[in-house]
Amino acid sequence: MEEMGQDPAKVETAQAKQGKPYHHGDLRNALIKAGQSLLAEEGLAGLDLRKVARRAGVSHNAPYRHFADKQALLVAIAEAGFKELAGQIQQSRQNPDNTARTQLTTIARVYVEFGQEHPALMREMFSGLVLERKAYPSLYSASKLAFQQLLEVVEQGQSRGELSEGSAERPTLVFWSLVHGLTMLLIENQLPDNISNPASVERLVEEYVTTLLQGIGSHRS
Amino acid sequence: MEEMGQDPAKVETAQAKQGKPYHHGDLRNALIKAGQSLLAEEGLAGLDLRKVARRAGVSHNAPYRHFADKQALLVAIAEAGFKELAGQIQQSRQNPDNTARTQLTTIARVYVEFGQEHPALMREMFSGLVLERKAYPSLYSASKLAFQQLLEVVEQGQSRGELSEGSAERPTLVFWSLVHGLTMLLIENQLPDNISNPASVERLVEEYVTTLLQGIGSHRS
DNA sequence: ACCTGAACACCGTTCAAGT
DNA sequence: ACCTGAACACCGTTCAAGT
Repeated sequence: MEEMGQDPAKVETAQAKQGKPYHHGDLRNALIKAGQSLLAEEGLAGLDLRKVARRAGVSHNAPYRHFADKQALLVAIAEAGFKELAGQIQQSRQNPDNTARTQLTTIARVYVEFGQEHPALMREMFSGLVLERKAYPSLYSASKLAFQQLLEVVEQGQSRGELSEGSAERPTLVFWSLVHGLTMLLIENQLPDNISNPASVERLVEEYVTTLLQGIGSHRS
Repeated sequence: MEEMGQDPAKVETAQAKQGKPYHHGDLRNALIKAGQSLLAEEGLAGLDLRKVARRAGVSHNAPYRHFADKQALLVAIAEAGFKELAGQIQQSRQNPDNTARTQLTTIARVYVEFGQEHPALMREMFSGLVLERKAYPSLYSASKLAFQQLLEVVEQGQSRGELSEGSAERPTLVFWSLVHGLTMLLIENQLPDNISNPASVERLVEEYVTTLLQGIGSHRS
């Protein structure tokens, strides 16, 4: 989101002394950042390689030193997205004393907000790129980071007796599907108009979790 | 899915006598079909207008007689997809005597299977096109057909006492989000490997509905 | 090692003609 | 009314050079 104009002074990072490709500072990361901002501003269709290179201040050809093709750049952007999403989820779990209900609600809110803040990125992350598992193993593993977070929350809730016993995988998948579906439908403006505003979304998330808990709750409360 | 080669005899449909644009038979529909098959075979990236025209047997320029631009063709394809999905859901509801549980399970299976059979189309339908509501009002209304079906099932279940009382909208949204999220995650191969095969998907759908029903069920059984 | 300019095939779109 | 061929700007990718 910061301006990307001419950087007057040459950047002298510590990395520049470590044999990694530099010359431009760190072109690989500069290209990823340029791609992210283009994606946010113009959507997936507006993200073309030559424009990315232009924005990064290099010739339309320089990206091929760092990415085999356009898809490889898209993969790098998606991978960064998965990591960012998982990181935000992790940050939201700072307080382990919270109840499972609170933790699930917080995670759902974080997930939905991430989608609403980066709709084009979110679509790109789930646009079929991950299907090429073998070609992009690090993308594949990054795409599983969020699920891991959810799994831990559910397991913790189970061990505390707040969630019903049994395999943690299935309730986690149900929760993930629910939150992912809500996020995507919100991004696409598919939900009725009366839940478009932020306050309603907040309320909606709470209602979703309540409904879900009555399903996976231990029925003890 | 049928072959699209040279059609030796000129088609003489009843429509051809009704003043609609023909000359080619029905170019507009031919273009939509060609686009659908291209989308299925090569994905969204492989769907370019010139290739669509080639496959329909006309010059690269002919499509502009029927669609303002490429996006308009994409919109038509997405709209057909929404209608097809809603139609399949409707067909699956033929037997109104089924319990709410059975109906919801069936709908979920139909939705998931539609996604698995047409993954690229499904992604295209939810790729942000609907956001241009005012430009494409018929796409917008088609995108709401499925929700309408779900709403009816939930309302029916409520009136029979099989689902808990209250506003039908919220439980319907929860159900839709759940099924939509499951479908998209399955398409993206984001779920653990042990549920990739069809039999497991079938079981998974049933488990999802069970979990959800314990949330929106009337707690009488 | 990294970057550049020219070049190629191809796409979306427009325009002046053709029937 | 509908279709065509030529043309334009632009993109992804490759290649031969430059430092």
